[in-house]
Amino acid sequence: MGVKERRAREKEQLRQQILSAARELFVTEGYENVSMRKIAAKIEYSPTTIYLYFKDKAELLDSVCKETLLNLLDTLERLNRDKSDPLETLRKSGRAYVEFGLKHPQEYKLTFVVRPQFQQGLGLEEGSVGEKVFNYLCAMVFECIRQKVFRQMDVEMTGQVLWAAVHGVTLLLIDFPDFPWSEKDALIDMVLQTTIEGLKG
Amino acid sequence: MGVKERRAREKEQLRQQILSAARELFVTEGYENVSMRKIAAKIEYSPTTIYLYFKDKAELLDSVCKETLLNLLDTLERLNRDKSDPLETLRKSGRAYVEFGLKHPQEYKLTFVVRPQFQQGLGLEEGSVGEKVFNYLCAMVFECIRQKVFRQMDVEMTGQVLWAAVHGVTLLLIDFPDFPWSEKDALIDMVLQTTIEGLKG
DNA sequence: GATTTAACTTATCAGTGTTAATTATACCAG
DNA sequence: CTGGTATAATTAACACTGATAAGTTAAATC
Repeated sequence: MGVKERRAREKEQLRQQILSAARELFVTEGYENVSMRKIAAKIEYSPTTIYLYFKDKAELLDSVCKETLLNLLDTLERLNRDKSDPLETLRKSGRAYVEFGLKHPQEYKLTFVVRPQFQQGLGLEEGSVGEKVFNYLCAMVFECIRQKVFRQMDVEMTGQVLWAAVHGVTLLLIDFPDFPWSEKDALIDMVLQTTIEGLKG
Repeated sequence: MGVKERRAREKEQLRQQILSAARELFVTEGYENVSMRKIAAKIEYSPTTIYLYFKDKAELLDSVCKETLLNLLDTLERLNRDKSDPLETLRKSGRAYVEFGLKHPQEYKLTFVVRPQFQQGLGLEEGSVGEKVFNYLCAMVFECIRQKVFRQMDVEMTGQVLWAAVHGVTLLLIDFPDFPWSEKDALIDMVLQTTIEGLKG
């Protein structure tokens, strides 16, 4: 019964082909400027074939974003966490988050800006990869509190404060590249430093 | 020679009519889902008439955003600033900023998210209203430093840190309404409190 | 070898931003 | 009041868009 499996494999392969063509185009041209026809041309299939694999353009975006979130989560989890210095770990994670956004600005915007615009606020629902990213942040906050580097406070809310900080600076730097920002690295450091300082016990 | 003036007045009137129809539709339906034809239908003119008043759809968005920024600036400037308590003034301004965003979520997104997507990063150029909003923030930071409530530091960079914080929390709350945020007011307060605490001398 | 099933394409629809050509309107000089 | 002119607004059209239904081809099963 290897036939069905082979067919399934082939199907999955085309699915991936569509997906990576879509991401490449979304990133280089912007979601708005990419048509189903362009994606189809890139993989040399007819436009309607895509609809056999994805419900519509939004679902295509959805899948691309899911991959991005997986990448982000992976980037964060790869950081060698030093349990004995939770503050430094948190700082490094914050930096990694922002740098991920700046390294893949289009993907970051697709995930955290474009997607919620086209599907009302999805991407962080229970069990989602987005939620896992947030939980990762919270885990580090928890560790800082446990070791009394941070004062006693609501872990979730603190995670949200941190998230707001890194999300804010990331988007500003991406969206307004011509604004006379202070030196980029110094700014990111200051955002993290300020937030961390403000959370200390 | 009152004819020319009247004609100019009428022209300006129609321009405003187009603009307010556009904003209303942008806000209720979202920029993407509003067509020039819909705007035209709303004001009962032919679609192409709009092009006599605005170069294209992006310029229409541009003008709507400029108005939004003026509103935001006005909202901030109306706050009665208490020179003797620059910290409280700063906190109040921060709150006002976030609340403006939450009160007009679509307008906020149009201005700070959609526009930079359709025109690369415009809106904060020299002399723009956007820049004035940022300068307003900086002026308050400067006052806090001058009165030695904040430690000595780069005013611009500090302003950017503050902006990142309020921008971040505003967008998160708007874009992911279904996420289990902590109580909204408490979260905003904590963002402001944390940032301010982190900047103190 | 016939039949079922899956994969893919063609043709088409209603709607998009935008431009060029055209018509209608309001003004002014004689 | 008339004829001409400038300006405002419209009609028609173009090259696209996302999406669907119907049709076609190729492969696998019996």
